[in-house]
Amino acid sequence: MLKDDEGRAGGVAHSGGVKRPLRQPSIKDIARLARVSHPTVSRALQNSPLVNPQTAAKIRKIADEAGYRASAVARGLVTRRTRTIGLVVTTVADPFASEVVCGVEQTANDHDYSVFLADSNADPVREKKVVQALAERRVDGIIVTSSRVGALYLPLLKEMMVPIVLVNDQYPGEFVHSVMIANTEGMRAAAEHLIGLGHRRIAYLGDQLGYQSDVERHAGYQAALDDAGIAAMPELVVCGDGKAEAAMEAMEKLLSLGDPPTAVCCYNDMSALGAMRQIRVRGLRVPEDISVVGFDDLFFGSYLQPPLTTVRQPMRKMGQMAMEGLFALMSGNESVVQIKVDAELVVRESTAPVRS
Amino acid sequence: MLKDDEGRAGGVAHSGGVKRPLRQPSIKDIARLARVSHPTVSRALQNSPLVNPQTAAKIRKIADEAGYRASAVARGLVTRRTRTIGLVVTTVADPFASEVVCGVEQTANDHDYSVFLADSNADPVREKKVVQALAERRVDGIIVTSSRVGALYLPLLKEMMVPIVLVNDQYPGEFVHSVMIANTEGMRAAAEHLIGLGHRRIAYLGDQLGYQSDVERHAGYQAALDDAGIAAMPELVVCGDGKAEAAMEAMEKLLSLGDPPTAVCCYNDMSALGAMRQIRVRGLRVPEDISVVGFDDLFFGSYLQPPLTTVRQPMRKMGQMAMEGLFALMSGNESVVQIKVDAELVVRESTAPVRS
DNA sequence: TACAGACTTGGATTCGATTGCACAGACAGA
DNA sequence: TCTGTCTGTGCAATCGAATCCAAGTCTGTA
Repeated sequence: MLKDDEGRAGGVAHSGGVKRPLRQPSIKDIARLARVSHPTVSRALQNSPLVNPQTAAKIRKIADEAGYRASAVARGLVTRRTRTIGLVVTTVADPFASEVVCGVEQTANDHDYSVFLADSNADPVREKKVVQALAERRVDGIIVTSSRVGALYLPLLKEMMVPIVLVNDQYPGEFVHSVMIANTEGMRAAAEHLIGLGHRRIAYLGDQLGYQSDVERHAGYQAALDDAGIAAMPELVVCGDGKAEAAMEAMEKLLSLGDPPTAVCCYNDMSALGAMRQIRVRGLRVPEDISVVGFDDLFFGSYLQPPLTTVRQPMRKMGQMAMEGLFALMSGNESVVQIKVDAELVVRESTAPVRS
Repeated sequence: MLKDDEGRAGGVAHSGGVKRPLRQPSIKDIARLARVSHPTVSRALQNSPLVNPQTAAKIRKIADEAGYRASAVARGLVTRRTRTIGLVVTTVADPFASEVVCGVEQTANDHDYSVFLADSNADPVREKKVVQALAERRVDGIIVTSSRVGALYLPLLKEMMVPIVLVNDQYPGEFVHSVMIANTEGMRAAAEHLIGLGHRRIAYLGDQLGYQSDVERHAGYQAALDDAGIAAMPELVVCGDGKAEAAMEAMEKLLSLGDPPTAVCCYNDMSALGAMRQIRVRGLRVPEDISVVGFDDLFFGSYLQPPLTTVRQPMRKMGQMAMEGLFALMSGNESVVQIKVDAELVVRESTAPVRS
């Protein structure tokens, strides 16, 4: 142990000239300064009623002056709780993910939890590494957003013995705890909106096949068409990958059809962004020639030309809900977190009555 | 200590029925299973040459089967290195920030570091809380992006005795380690581009007054005008806040002028987004009536109608550079990290020759 | 005066790893 | 056979906090 001649904690931090490894003051340094034992310091800083109020005040003052910050590392070791969670996303660069991250982070912060952000980049190898790292960090819980490779590491997650909440899980199958948007109902509302505007040739520009939310959104689209008695048109269903670039290509396929659609339901706003661009590139106009709806309601939607009609997901709120659910689970509450969030159609100007 | 009758690590994790607090296997559990001491297990898993290769192989096999993951918490306590960094952003929901976060996170991950994401929300109170939390977590280093309240907590940061790298610091003044975009040169190139297209009445739609990058970008704009011998037009310089909404209002001011500008240099792409929207709302066209340039080159720029001419910041790369600089500092390298990144003008279709 | 009980405080242990040091056994050279 | 080096391995201490338990002080009452 560092035996300072005087034991001043300030000396520990800023000792002039002495070339010993610097370190932040520990609880023992504070104890020495306050002429009490470490347990007493510990209790004083936890506002324990067991310690004399005057002693506590004095200790707190000294700790404050010394710039003492209790080590969460040491505390975590003994309490077996790190007040830390892991947040796994496929990529933070995606606006949907970053909104969720924002909600999670703020809520965690409000409860004095810290968040380990782990970006899997949709790469299975990295994803596995990332989850192992979280296990080693001894996080108290995990939130996974838009997991696309869930099956790969779910066994790993179980091994960690910490609760896990999924947000908009993409892995087809059951998972215990989750916060999901009402994909089917949301996209159905979007399609019904288009039908109400007189559209009949309505396309669906989806995500890669097999992802849960794509399956559900497509189902909502299909249900609306069925209800309206519109026959299925397989050539109007195309795939993208949830990003703008792929959506341009997919949109091009639709526009090359002999009888192109008069409206498009896009899997998400990023796809809608690409779709609208491609429509422009082909010299057509939104919504005069083709109506477009998105899904998510990302920040840029209302600033596009024309402003995008879309289905709103309360992304930040969903992050908050996931975090709150995780708190419940972490505090030993055994009940299941199964939240389905309502999606809301936001009509702007990218949709219009079909032209006669 | 948990004394399992048999000591099987599997029993620790999945002991059927026994209602003792479950925990992940510890190094002692593995030691018991392998019939060696814990130090030997520790060395074996670190691939230390001190341990017999056969013993090491056996230990690794057993540890693997038991799903053992060394506690980074315990390791951090003794090694005084957590292999953890803090990443402070004003908000992850901002596309610029999330790109930087992405770059930082990936680079950190490649070196087996984990990232604590801390969202200050540009709120001083929260910001302080966030930094204190990082101090308690004993992070090995910190990266702060677009710090707007830097002055408030810089003293706090110094107290932590860990290296700090700022990305695009907004606090006017010197800071030791930083990665900055070439604000002045970048915006100057943008303005020169407009001047080259024949524009003379060029507006500057800035950020809130006093932020470093706004000051510098404005300086670049001004320098270009000066060089071209264009007299200063104070009425053409307006303020936003870096977001689309405020930019709409600022743009409205410009459009209400008796003699509105024929081109606008926007502080960033978000502002450009708002500016373009407002131009449309007023029934004008980009670029026929007014040319618009942005700054950042966010993902949506090339999908706008028209695609946005802007100044590119290699955001992800900047995050990577910040992280690499931090690695150098954390490994005791005392040299100063002072990186200035080149900005590149990307000409798309939101700028055109001034109409005659 | 003595003693129960409330209030404070300190000693010792613990969490799960790393690491300096001691030591046992193998084996070679004298 | 003895000594000495070289390998492996284990013991014990340590990191910084939390917490159980014991012990001390003080007050009030019998």
